[in-house]
Amino acid sequence: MAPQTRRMTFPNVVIERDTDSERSSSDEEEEEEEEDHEEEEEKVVDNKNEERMEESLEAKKKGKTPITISLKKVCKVCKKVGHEAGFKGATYIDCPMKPCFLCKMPGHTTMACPHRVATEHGVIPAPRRNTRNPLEYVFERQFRPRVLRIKPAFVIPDEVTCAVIRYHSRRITCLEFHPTNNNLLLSGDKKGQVGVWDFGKVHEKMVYRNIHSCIVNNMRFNPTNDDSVYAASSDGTISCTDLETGISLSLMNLNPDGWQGRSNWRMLYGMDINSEKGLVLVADNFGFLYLVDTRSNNKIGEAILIHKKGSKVVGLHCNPVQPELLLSCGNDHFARIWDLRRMETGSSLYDLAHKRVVNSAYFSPLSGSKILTTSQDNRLRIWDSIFGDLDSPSREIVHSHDFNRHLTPFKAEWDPKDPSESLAVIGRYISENYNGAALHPIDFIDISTGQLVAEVMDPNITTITPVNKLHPRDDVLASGSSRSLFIWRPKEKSELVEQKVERKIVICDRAEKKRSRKHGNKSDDSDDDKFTSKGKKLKSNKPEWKLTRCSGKVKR
DNA sequence: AGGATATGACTCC
DNA sequence: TGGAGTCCCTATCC
Repeated sequence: MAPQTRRMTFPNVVIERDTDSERSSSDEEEEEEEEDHEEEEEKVVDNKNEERMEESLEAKKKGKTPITISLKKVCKVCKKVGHEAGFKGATYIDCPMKPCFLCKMPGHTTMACPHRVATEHGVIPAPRRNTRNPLEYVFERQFRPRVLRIKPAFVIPDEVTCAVIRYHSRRITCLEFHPTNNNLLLSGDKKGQVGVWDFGKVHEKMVYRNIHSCIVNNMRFNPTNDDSVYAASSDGTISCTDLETGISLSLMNLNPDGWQGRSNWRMLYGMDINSEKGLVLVADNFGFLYLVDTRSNNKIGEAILIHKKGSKVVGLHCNPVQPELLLSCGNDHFARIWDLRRMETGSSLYDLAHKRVVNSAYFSPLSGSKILTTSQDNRLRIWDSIFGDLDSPSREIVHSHDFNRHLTPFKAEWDPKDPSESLAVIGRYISENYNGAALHPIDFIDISTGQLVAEVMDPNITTITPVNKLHPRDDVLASGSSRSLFIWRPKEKSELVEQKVERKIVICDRAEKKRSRKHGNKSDDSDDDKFTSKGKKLKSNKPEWKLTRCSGKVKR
């Protein structure tokens, strides 16, 4: 083929310029100096553009399409010209064409959202009701005494220290404090591994790698044996692991025939223990509930459809006071209250409607009489009394905890120590500009008023922290953020750990691997091969074991 | 430094 | 009902 010159084939280029006043800050600086010449230059550009337009028209006649290079600002969100969305430094600029990212209402951006500006996040107050029924009478007599009538002031430290540890190789999905050992934290991850960390003796950690083959969705300690823990996983099994020996047994396997395709693979999500009845309750991704006897480890009866068929049941919670009451929630936008003595499809006592997927639903930890739910519509919902009117929540609190498919779902968790049952903790999705850093704090919310009581953050921690749990006895908050675990405590109370962590402690698993290879043992640390959906092999993650320490602020 | 990639819910047809 | 296409602040790896 005869060679062609570029001149002959290269299409004409049309350059479009933004003519309005919106320019980036760096442009502005440069342009201020050149202001005098600007008008003149634009004329030149216009003339040139005209010439090019003529040329391009000519090219069109000849059948060549001109390439248009636009120097106008194009919004990467809505693709429209004239504005831009995205981070400007540590502040995120919203696309004005989209509804508010926080409250989801049109007409304003997240920055101007009244729920963001208010010190009290948006609250829809409880309507005054005067409908007394017999159940409510029972509640007043039996349960109300358990809840403190006068709410004590929350004691919020000014500063916290945060121990950061990283030994999971995938993102953290759940956390659980040991019921009696105050310094023991369990963590589950997306890969199926379970970590045990003694944060009192920072160097003591253990990672169990062979319990599950994928996501650990929920863990609960065995109420009759502190050393054993149950876990429900997306591999379709419930495990019971002895933390002393590391020996794990499988109570139930929903996929005994292995992989039979996506539509047949059953995954376990919600799980809770009913100690009174000696039951493990689990629910799957098809809407079914399973009951397992903890003494015989046998499944009891048939699975019961408790949520929309084919939808994921992500949360189960047994009432701490009334053992026959069960709360479930899932992807069918409902949280449901059940009587365990009468578990049949469609026999729920109440269906609590939500606008989106319900990530979690919990009874209050002491009286069991309140319900707190987290929904993907960016709202926390509170029902003040399960014996009152459950038709609508007592309060809705607007809070940014949008689900993003690459994050573990956010769940608002009660403070089990708060006698007034009004403090909850939840990570925040949306970032805030804190002295030039975009941070995602962990919010403490007074769910009786909707007030943001405290925001905990650390300039060194820039990741989102969707998994949080408050210690049942101590002033400790445990968090899971991506692959890292944090232990937050008030600054004055952390001497124990502080002295040990003056310097960064780095112990590398690779050293262990090397040693075990030298001794001829096949290391159990070796990562399983991972493949993409297209069959491409992924490189395994480098194991790390790292602990750092930093000081965080508490903003009120 | 930036592209690839893990991958869930929802809407539309 | 199911498959394709879309989606606003990810985190990590190379």
